[in-house]
Amino acid sequence: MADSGTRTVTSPSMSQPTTQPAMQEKYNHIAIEKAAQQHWETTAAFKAVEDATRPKYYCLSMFPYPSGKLHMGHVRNYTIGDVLTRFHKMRGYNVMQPMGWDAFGLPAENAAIANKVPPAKWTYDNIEYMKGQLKSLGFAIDWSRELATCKPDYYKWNQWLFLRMLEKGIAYKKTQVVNWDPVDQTVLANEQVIDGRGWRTGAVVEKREIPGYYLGITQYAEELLGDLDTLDNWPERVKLMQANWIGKSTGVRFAFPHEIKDEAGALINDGKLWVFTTRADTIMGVTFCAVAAEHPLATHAAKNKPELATFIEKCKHGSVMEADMATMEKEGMPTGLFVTHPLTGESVEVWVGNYVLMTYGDGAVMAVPSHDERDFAFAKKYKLPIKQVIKQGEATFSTDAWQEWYGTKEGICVNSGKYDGMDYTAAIDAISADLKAKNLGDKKLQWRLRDWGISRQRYWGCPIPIIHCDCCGSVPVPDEQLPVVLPEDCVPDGAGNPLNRRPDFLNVPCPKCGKPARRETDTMDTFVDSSWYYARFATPGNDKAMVDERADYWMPVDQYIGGIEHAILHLLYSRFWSKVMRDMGLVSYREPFSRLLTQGMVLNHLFSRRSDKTGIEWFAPEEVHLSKDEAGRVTGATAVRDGNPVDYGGFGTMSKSKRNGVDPNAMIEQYGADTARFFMMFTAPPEQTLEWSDAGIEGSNRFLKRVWTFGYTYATQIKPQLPAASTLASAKLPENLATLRREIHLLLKQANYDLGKQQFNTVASATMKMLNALEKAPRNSAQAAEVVSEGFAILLRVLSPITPHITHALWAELGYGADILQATWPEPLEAALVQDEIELVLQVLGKTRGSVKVPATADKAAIEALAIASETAQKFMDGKPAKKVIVVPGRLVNIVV
RNA sequence: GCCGGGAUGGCGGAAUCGGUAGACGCAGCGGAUUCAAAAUCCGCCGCCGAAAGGUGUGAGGGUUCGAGUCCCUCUCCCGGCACCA
Repeated sequence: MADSGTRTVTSPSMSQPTTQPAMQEKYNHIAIEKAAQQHWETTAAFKAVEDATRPKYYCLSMFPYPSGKLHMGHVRNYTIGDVLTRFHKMRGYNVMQPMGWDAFGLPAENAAIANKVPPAKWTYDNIEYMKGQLKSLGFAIDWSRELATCKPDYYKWNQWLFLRMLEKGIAYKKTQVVNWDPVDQTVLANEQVIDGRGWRTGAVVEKREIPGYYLGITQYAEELLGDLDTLDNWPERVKLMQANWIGKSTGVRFAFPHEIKDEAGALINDGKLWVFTTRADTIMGVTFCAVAAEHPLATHAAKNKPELATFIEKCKHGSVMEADMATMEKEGMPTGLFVTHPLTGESVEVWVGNYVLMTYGDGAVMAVPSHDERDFAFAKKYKLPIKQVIKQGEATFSTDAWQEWYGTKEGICVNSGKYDGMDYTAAIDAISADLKAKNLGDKKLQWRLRDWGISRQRYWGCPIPIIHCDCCGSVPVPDEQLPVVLPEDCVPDGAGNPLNRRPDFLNVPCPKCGKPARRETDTMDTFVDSSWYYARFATPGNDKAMVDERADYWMPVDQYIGGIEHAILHLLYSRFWSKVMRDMGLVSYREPFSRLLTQGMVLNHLFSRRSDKTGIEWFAPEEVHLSKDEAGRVTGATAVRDGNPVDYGGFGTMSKSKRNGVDPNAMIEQYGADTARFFMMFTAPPEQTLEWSDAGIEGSNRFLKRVWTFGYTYATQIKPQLPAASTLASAKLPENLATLRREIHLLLKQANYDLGKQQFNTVASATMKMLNALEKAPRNSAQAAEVVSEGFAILLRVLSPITPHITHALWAELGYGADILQATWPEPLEAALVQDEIELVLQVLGKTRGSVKVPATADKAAIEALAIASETAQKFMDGKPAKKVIVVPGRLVNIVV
C-alpha cells in the first residue's frame, strides 16, 4: 500500500480564502455539480498517463451494452468503480478508469426490425445518449480511451487474432446445432425461442446442424482450472462456479461390442458402441443403453421402423438448452438392436433417449437404473429391468421408489461377480483394468467444458474473415485486407442475415486463385468482443498492433467490477483469450483480472402478456396498475393501456428486453448525481441482490443538504474561532471534546476497514454518524473549533469518493485546500483513540443483564472481581457462587453460576 | 433438474474472530417552529407485558457459558446453464 497508517490527519489551512464570493447558504446541486465537472474537464483530472515511478491502479467496470439508457444496475456498477478509483487516487496511486461500449448484439437487430432503423445508427445514438448520462454522474473516467466494439479499428483485431488461432489450430470448423425458424428461414437465439416456438412467427422451432467456427477452449481446460488457485482476490463462489463449469472428472470410456452392419455390410462405428461413465463401479448393473437421436445406431434402426423415425424427428424438435434437457419428460423408444456387455457378455438392448446429447461425449450412455435416478425413472416408465449392484450398510433395496442412497458412491459392490465387496475406487480400478485388457476401454479424463462456438448467423457483429471459394475452399482473408468491414446501412427484417443480400459485401475474389468467391456472412459471438477490450483500453489509437507496451504497464486489471451474471461465460472466455494472447507473445500476464468484485443484480417487477400469434409482450412497471394483499405483496396487475390483466412474474434482473429497467435520469434531475450515487452506495452492500425501490432516496438527499448546511455553519461560526496554530497535538482536551474526537477517529477507522472490505454502505453510514456527532458538538471555544474542523475535514474526504461534487465544492469553499482530489486520505490517530475506562457487557449464565465499567488497564482477575461485585451481577446470581467467569477482553464478562 | 448465492422490525440494511441483535437511514407516531403548509429541528419506534420480565434473525433440530454467525434437515427467492449481454 502506498499509504501506511503512520500518516497524520491534515489540519485545514488556517488562511482565509481571498476575494471569494460569499458561500451559498442552500445546497444547490445543479450549480455545484456543473462547476465540479467543469473543473475536472478543464484540468483533465482523470487523464491516465503511464508513470513507472508510481504504483498503478487499473480500475475497470464491465462496459455496458448500449441499449438506450442507463439503468440502475449501471449506476450501481459504475459508482462502485468510481468510489474505488477516487479512493485509490487519493491514496497516491496512478489510476486509470476507462469506459467503452459492448456495441454489437441482438437488441440492435430487434430494434431494427421494430423501427426499421439500421442497427449502426440505433447503436451510435444510444452511445451518445448514454455517454451524456455517464458524464452527468461525474465518474472519474478517462474518456480519451473510449472504444466501441462495432468500430472497425477495434474489431479488426478480433479478426486478426482469429486468423492466428486458425493457424495454430485453436480455431477450427465443425457442425453446430442451432434453433431454426422454418417460417423466417433464420437461426434463432435461445432468447428468441419461447416455449419451443419462434418469438416472431410462433412457428415450432427445429434443431438444425450447420457448419460453424469453434475456438478450442478445451485445450486450455487444465490451465483455466489450475490458475483459479492463483486468483486470491476473486470471490470464492465465482471460482467454484468456474471450476464446476470446467468440470474435470475422471471416469471410464468403454465400448459395447456389436455386429450391427449398415446396408453396405460395414460394421457401424467399427462394431463398437462407445459410452462414458463416472460410475464404472455400477457396470454390472447395466440393463440397457441409450443413444442420442442423431446417433448412427438410431439412424440405422429408424430405416426399417417408421415409428422410431417419427420419434427421432420429434426429438430433433426439442430444445438444445441444458436446462430444458434436464427438466423435460424423459422419453425413449427401443431400436430393436442389441449390443454385448463387455464384461458379462450379456445382450443389452439399445434405446433412443431424448435426454442423450449427441454433442456430449460419444452421444450414448450406459443405463444403470438401480443407481442413477434418471435411468431409474426411465426404467420404471418403460418397465425395464432394475438390478441392484451397490449396497450401503443394512439398508434394503426396493424398486418401488428411488431412494437417495441408491446414487451414493459410498457403498460396496454386490451381484457383481468378482467385483463383489469392492468399494467405489477399488471397483473402478479393477473394472477399468479388465476393460483395458479386452481392448474395450480405459480410464479417461472427461471435461464438462465444450469448445466455444463463435459463429452467429447474424448481421450486427464482427465479420468472420473467411472467403469461400469453389476451388480453394474456406480461405482466410489475408492480413493486409483486414479489417473485413461490416456495412453499416443494413436493416435486418428478421428473415435471415441481410448480408446475404449485399453483393458489394458478398462478392470478392479468392485470395488464393483470384476467381470470384463469396465472403463468409456469419459474424462472431459478441463474447469475443468483450474478451479482450480491457487490454485495448491500455493501447488507445494504435492501428499497427492489437496491444503495445502500454498494456504491459497497465495490465492486469487491478480491480474488475461487474454483475454476478457474468461469473462464468464472460470471465472464462476473457481468461481463455488472455492465455491465447500470452501464448502468441502478445502479453505477459497469465490472468487478466487480479481482483474481482461481483455486483449483485438490481431487480424490478416483471410484467408480461403472452399470445400465440405475437409471442410475449413485456410491460414496463409504469404501464401497469398493481394490486397487493394486506402484507403489501403484489398479487396481480392490469395494464394501464387497456385495463386487462397482465401476468406478474415476480422480480427479475433489470433488462431492456424485459422492459423493467429504471432510468436514473429522473432521480438525477430531481436530487442530483451525488444523491443518486450516495443512495446507490448506502442502500445495500455491493455484492447483494437489490430489489429496486426508490423509497429512502430523500433521506440521502436530506443528508447531503445537512452536510452543506453544516459547511455553511462551519464557514460562518466555527472557522473564525480557529487559533492561528493547531494545538490538537499538544494540549489536553476536555472530556467532551476528547470523546467527540475519539468518536470521529473510531468512525474513520471503521470506514477505512469497510473500504478495504468494499462494503460501501457502512462507509456511507459512517459519514452520517460523523455528521450527527459534529452537529451536536460544542462550538464555543477555539479547541472545540479545532476538533470540529479536523472532524469535518475527515468527513469530507471519506465522503468524497461517493459524492465527489459536493465535497469538491466544500473542500475548496472552506479553505481546506485547492482540490480535494489532491488531498491525502485520512488515517485514524492512535492518540485520539485512547480511553481510560471501558464498558464491558455483563452476562449471567449467558444472558445479557447490563454492563460494568472497568479501567482500561484492568487485568482479567480485576475485571472478574469488579463484575461479580457489581449490583447487577449480585441481583441475577441469586446468592450462588460463581462457578466460572468468562472474560472476553474489551467486550464482555459472563458469570456462570 | 444441476451449479452458485440469499432470507434479520412496516421497509433498505448493521452486527470485523462465536460475545449487548436491530447501528445508520426510510416510513410511522408525538412535539417545537409557522396564520397555515412545506422545509427544518427535538423525542419515540421489533413483538408480548402496566411493570418486573419474557420473547425474537425463513422453518425444524444440534454443538456451546454464549449462535444471526458453526453443523444437519427442509422451504421459498435470485443468478448461471454454453445463440440475451
